[in-house]
Amino acid sequence: MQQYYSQHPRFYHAVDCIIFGFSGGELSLLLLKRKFNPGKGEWSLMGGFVQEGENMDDAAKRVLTELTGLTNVFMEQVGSFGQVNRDPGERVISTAYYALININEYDRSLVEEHNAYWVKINELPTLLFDHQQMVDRARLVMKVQAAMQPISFNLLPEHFTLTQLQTLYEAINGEPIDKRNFRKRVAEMSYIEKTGLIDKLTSRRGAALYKFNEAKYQESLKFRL
Amino acid sequence: MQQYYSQHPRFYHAVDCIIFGFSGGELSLLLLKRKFNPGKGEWSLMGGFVQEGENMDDAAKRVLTELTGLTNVFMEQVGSFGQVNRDPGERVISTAYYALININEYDRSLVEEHNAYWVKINELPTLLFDHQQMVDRARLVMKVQAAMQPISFNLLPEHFTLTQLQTLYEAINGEPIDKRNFRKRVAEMSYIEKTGLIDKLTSRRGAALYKFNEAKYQESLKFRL
DNA sequence: TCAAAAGTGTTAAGTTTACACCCATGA
DNA sequence: TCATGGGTGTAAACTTAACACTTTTGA
Repeated sequence: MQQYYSQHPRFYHAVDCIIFGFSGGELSLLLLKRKFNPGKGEWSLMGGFVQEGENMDDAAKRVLTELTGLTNVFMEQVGSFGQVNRDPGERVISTAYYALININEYDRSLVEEHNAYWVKINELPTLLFDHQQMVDRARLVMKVQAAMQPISFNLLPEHFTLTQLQTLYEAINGEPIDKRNFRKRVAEMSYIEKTGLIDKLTSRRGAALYKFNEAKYQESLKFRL
Repeated sequence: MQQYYSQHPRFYHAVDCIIFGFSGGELSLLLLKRKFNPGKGEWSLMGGFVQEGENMDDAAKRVLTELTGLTNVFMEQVGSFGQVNRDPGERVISTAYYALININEYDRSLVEEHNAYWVKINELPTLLFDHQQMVDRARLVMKVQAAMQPISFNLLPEHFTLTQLQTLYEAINGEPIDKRNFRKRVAEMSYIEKTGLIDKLTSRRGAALYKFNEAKYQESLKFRL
């Protein structure tokens, strides 16, 4: 029984985070300009190693918290990357996770310490190792999941205008949406609630602020077969 | 730099295969009644350890081949499972893959050697460790992918009748499909070709045999945006 | 001759798309 | 007063869903 395991090799296991933010009508990723080896000076995802006694999902959360100070963040597994030479230093298998955060709420000093920057998703630099593949896959998985579940709210402040929500969907899907059709659809979603508050920052007239009601969303699921 | 890695722990890394087959109008999985520890006597997925110098995807293919004798099988990653105590013997992180095979074409002696059996997907026994979770996730991922790409042909013989194809889709989606609507849709897919052959086994009248044309499918993708 | 599976079109319902103007306000 | 973003409805096009009978043939 001991034999069963010990005849096999063991590997380092990393987690890497694709951290999405949204501002100015565009999606961005929080990337590190590495201050350390391997890959010093290159751009990479925030990553870390799974520790003894630590669940892999928890490792991903820890790594995200180390960079942003945030907890209770929406995170989903993207997939694992296990090419032999993906990390030229040692054999490391890595599992990628994507995270959706509100770009206005994170610990700026931690981010600065890590030498991390927000980079627009359509202007990404060359990334270390297979991190570009991870990003590509994360974008695909996120897009598919965003089409099936209301996860995009994690990228917005608690209160948001319909124009913000629309530009977010446009950024995720990479194509424009008709304003009237979009608002018609939103109106049918009982879990997107008008708050009565008005945003006066982005227009003279002021725009109604909405919020996502998680409880109502769960309720609405019951009626969808 | 050596320090960078060596301060971290290393773990065994396994791959587990959710092997789908289709016969008698039902999906089945190829499961092992384990002849060895850990979990001797229990039902489990076919698995194995990633080896030194072996890509993780290749490990999954190797493990599938060990059990079935098949190569060039359709396989996709399902996700990785990294709970600390998922394997009570040692810390093992495992990546699940699903495979779609033609249930009539595999090496029966290898399967017998491994003490593996086809089990209908709606009659699964209790599985070892977190293998049930892996199966649940694999079914979901497979269903989503089957709705987006024509992967289901991997579960059928080269030539198949439309009734077979329909019952397969019904098995994957878990709900009945209207025969005329189904055939109308198939007729629009230029990559599902009538072969001119007739199957006389399942009906007195005989049913036209069709086949999937991969090249035509690739061609058709170009015209979809 | 009849049981069993194969094959075949039309219509209604529902969904998606396209499209243009007025409103409120602060500068 | 006007520039800016907010807000609103309808009709056509398209897609999906519902539905029942005839054909072939081996036993």
